[in-house]
Amino acid sequence: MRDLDRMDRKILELLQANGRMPMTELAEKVGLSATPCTERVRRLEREGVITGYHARLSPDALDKSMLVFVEIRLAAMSAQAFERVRHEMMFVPEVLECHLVSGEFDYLIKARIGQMSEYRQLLENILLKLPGVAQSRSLVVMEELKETLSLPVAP
Amino acid sequence: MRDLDRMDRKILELLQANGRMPMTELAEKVGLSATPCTERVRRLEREGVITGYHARLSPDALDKSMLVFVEIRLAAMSAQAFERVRHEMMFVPEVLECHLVSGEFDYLIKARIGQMSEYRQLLENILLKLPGVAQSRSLVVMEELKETLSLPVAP
DNA sequence: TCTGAAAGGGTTGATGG
DNA sequence: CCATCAACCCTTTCAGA
Repeated sequence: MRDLDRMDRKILELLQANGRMPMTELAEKVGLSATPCTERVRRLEREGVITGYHARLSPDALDKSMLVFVEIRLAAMSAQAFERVRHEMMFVPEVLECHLVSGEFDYLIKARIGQMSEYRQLLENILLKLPGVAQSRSLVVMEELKETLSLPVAP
Repeated sequence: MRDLDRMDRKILELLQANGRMPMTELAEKVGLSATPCTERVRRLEREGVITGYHARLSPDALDKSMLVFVEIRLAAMSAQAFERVRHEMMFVPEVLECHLVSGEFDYLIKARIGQMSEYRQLLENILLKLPGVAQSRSLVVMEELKETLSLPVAP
């Protein structure tokens, strides 16, 4: 994986902010003609710097306006338990994130649901599918101040 | 904001998975011709169902491979404190998320940094900028099993 | 690695079903 | 609310620097 020069970073910054920007416009903004600009983008995709392009949707419009974090501690961690968690959480669409974390709990899960009445069902979906949940703790988000996947690109 | 029919949902699902899909391909996949398909996309954008398109970048490639969550409790919550948190967190690029949450702490912050040695600097960036932090607790992510903003689109 | 030009394909808007 | 078609723009490829 080669180093990213200033132009690569400008390209990444622009595409991160507008993933559908035409290559001609992108080229103009970074000060290249279309051909080498497109070639750079293809290279960044090939090398895994750009991992995809995604439309961002409004949670409210899709009736998923409630955001909760759930911390989970398992009774016993093992390679099997670990794989089970990965596999199960991958296929619960309401679960947006799942991380193995340090501290008092083992996993931190982020999920979106429509309303409080679906919360019990979510917990069942999570807790019952996982191997031996010893303890859980939930944080309900009362206001979302910032939520992005955009990374700082500066050198 | 009108209701989303089956075709709208199919469009959302496809654009959420591939934000750069050409309108002709999208039209073919949903079973429309290009014109009405494009018009639907424009309407979904106009109505705020689609809020943007973004390239997703690799944290490793940008030297932000470490993920941490920080919980913060303020000494005193007030309208001013609330605005201050929103304003400050908006402009720390390493902070990807910041939510006002229920429970023992007031805020849950998600941030990406390059390595452990930058952690102290991040905490300073966060804690010193916020008004009267009474307590904080950090979770270090040891493995990321899932991380997405993609929402379930099913009716 | 870049520019520039040409060919192919996607997008857009008018028209009509 | 949809399909068709033509004009325009974008993308892609290739020759040349």
